[in-house]
Amino acid sequence: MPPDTKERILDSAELLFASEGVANTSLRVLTDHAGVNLASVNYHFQSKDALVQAVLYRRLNPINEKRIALLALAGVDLHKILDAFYRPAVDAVLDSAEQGRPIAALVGRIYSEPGELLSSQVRALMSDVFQRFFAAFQSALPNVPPDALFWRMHFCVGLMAHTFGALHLIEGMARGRVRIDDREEILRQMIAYAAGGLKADGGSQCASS
Amino acid sequence: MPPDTKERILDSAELLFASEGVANTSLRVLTDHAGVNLASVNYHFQSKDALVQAVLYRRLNPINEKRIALLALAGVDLHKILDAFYRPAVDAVLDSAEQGRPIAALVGRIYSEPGELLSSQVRALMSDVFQRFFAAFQSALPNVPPDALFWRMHFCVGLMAHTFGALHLIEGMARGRVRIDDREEILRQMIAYAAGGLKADGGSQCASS
DNA sequence: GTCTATAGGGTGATAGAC
DNA sequence: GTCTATCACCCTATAGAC
Repeated sequence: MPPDTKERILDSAELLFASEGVANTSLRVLTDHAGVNLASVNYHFQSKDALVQAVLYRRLNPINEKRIALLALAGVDLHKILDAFYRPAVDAVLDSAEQGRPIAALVGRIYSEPGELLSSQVRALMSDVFQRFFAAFQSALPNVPPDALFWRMHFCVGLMAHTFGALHLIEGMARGRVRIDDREEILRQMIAYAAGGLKADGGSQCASS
Repeated sequence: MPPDTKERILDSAELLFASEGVANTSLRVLTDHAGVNLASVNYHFQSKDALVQAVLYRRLNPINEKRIALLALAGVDLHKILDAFYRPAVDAVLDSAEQGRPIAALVGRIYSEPGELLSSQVRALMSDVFQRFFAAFQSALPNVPPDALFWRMHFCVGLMAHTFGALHLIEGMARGRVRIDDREEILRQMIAYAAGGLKADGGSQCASS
């Protein structure tokens, strides 16, 4: 009844890549942690690099598919569009934390890790998701110029990536002020802030000292 | 008049850590790039780890000191407070890019890199900066509850970190739509979005599907 | 499919001559 | 302060027995 070798490798890789980083995780430590033989990584996957891509594919593709499914139900309601974007990711991250295998840091780092971390398959779906949400935001916010909207969508991605990637840091600074395991609360905070940012006026000049 | 050995090591380390990542940069490649001897790293710094901290200290402390100086002039004007927070970082990142030694990715990753990347010295100043800006935002936004403000400040940090950490990715997706070398434009976009997010109403319930 | 053994090479750190 | 040489160890990937 324990999962098979291939899945155990994926599980351990996910955990260690998240906590130690990809480059700091050797295949020896990884296979020891998984309780499998060192050579099995190269048998089931071709290389460490391919393993990394398999780990990310398994996590990110379901998230992005759920985003597309939820977006189809959101209409032009800005909060629902944002919910469709954030909820699948927050669910995946907090579910994994509850199961003792936190992936927050891994998900938070996918945009900024050096090297070609993502397979073309994952990249293609992420690009598709970006295009769909861009169109949805345009419909919901017809007064925001496309160039400003492009920046703002990246800011929406960024606040989420940072929330996941620096979750331990945020938790440390909170000192009980906020709960990082309350997903509805986190979603409310992210959505409220992102909606305010997306709707903001002033993509031209103004401000600065 | 080339800079001395210690500085050349710092310069090369900064460049390679940014482009390849800390864990992927070996001291051999680093010292070859700097044109110095391998052993000089352990002479001038004690270890690779201490070198990492020295690299970050040199860049981050001036940024944080400028933030404090600008904040003192901002009063309770939200846009000026945000300008005080973002401008020193955007300046440092874009200056370095113009000089052919881009540090954006390095700065963008400091919050999410695994391991204890930052020295206690840098941590202390960053914590101080966070407290000061938190107080300033509270004065400028008396109606935002402290718990919501705590999240929102992290979102403000996150959109900046992601903008730097994923700058090459953003540039790739832009396809000429936006310019990533126009610092006043980037600052305008970041400040407008962050101001909208910070001011948003709805830290309680509402929204979601 | 799973194992052992090992090839072939890279790593951070240091001793000791200059 | 700077060099060479080297220690002691870790790494990914693979060949070949079972």
